[in-house]
Amino acid sequence: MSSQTPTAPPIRRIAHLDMDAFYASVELLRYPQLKGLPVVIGGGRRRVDEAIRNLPEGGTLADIPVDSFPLLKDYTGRGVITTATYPARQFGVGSAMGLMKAAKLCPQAIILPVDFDEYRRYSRTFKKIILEVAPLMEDRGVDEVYIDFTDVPGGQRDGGRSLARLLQKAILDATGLTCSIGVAPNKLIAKMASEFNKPNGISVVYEDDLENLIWPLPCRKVNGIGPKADEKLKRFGIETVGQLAARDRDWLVANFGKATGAWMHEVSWGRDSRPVVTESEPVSMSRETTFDRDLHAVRDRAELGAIFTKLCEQLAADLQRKGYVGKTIGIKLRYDDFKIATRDQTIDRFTDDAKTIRHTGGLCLKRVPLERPLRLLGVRVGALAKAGSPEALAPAGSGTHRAAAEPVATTASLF
DNA sequence: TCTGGGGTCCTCCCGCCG
DNA sequence: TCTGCGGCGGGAGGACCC
Repeated sequence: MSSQTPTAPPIRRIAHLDMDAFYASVELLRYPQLKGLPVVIGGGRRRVDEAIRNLPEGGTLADIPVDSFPLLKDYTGRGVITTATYPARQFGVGSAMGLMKAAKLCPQAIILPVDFDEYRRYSRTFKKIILEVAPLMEDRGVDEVYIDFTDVPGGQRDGGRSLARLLQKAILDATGLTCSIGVAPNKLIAKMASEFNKPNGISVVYEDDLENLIWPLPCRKVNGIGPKADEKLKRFGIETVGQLAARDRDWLVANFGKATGAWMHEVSWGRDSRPVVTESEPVSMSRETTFDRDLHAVRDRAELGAIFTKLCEQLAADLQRKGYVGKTIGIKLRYDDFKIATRDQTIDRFTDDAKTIRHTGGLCLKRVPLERPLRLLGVRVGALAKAGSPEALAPAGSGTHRAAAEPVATTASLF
């Protein structure tokens, strides 16, 4: 212990920044004429792309007449809504809703395809701006980041509010987009706080605010408590974070398991020591696709085989482009009843080769029942290593060797 | 005509090994 | 030699997130 600190150490201040209605806002920058109208984004790309392609020639995107955009009522096919503008939400349309159902609720809504490339461009821009100010930033997807304000100049002023305001302005100036920021003692609370004042808001939360601001919230607001855990908590009469905090740690462990129970106890008391992580390596990469119609392993064998090959080629290209190799190859099926089956197999050397993935994936497919119609097929490569790294170059077969599980006898020599 | 795609992490189970 | 046990890693499935 030293006795020489004349100034108090900085208090841990973590920010969570969340772009407001990100996809929809980016689309409205492109198509300002759609402002105030019900718009949904999502759906099978091909069909909507076609509709967009048929828009009149000439001028800029902003000149395209509103009445030439595709409407939800004319849309046919599968798919879900990725996001909807507020005018669309007033009709009860929302994320993850099937497009057919949405079309009944709001047939006049304009439907736009998801354009991830464009969202990623904006994503890179706003993250670059943040990094210029605060170097400790954790990427949490295309529209979200955590930022460690603790040691950033000005990061302690007003509990972080000044810095948050500065970031909001810099991002708005550069992109025309607004965001909401929560600043708190840790990531858990910061994440909740960023939702307090949406859109374009700032919320600053201190440790002392736990009881007033966090405990009244429904458990579902905790990042990590999803629909299943929430339902189970409700069955025990636990609706709010405060009610969760009132439960005994041992009781939570007994009812939710060692890790989850202990974690629930910690979060309910606002405790979270996870650092802001600036770099991470991917664990797996995958490609999957939902078919336009359900396919059958026997009747649609050729079509399925072609789709599978294409997925493997796309995945291999992804790996090569990003510079990774992997040694656990897996497949995923979704049946017409929405049940999912997965199979994995670890091979004895790292690969990013489409043929190897295709072959090993084919072996996995032989181990899965193929009687029911399928609606989705996916392929995945895990246990990744950087291409060319010592690990990736290690001699094959150095690990434990084990025979793959016996193939289930099915119709599936097809693949 | 419900219900996407791309991820991470956790749990449970099982087989292998000492 | 048999049995029990714990550690470990792989495989399967599920919950959750953006």
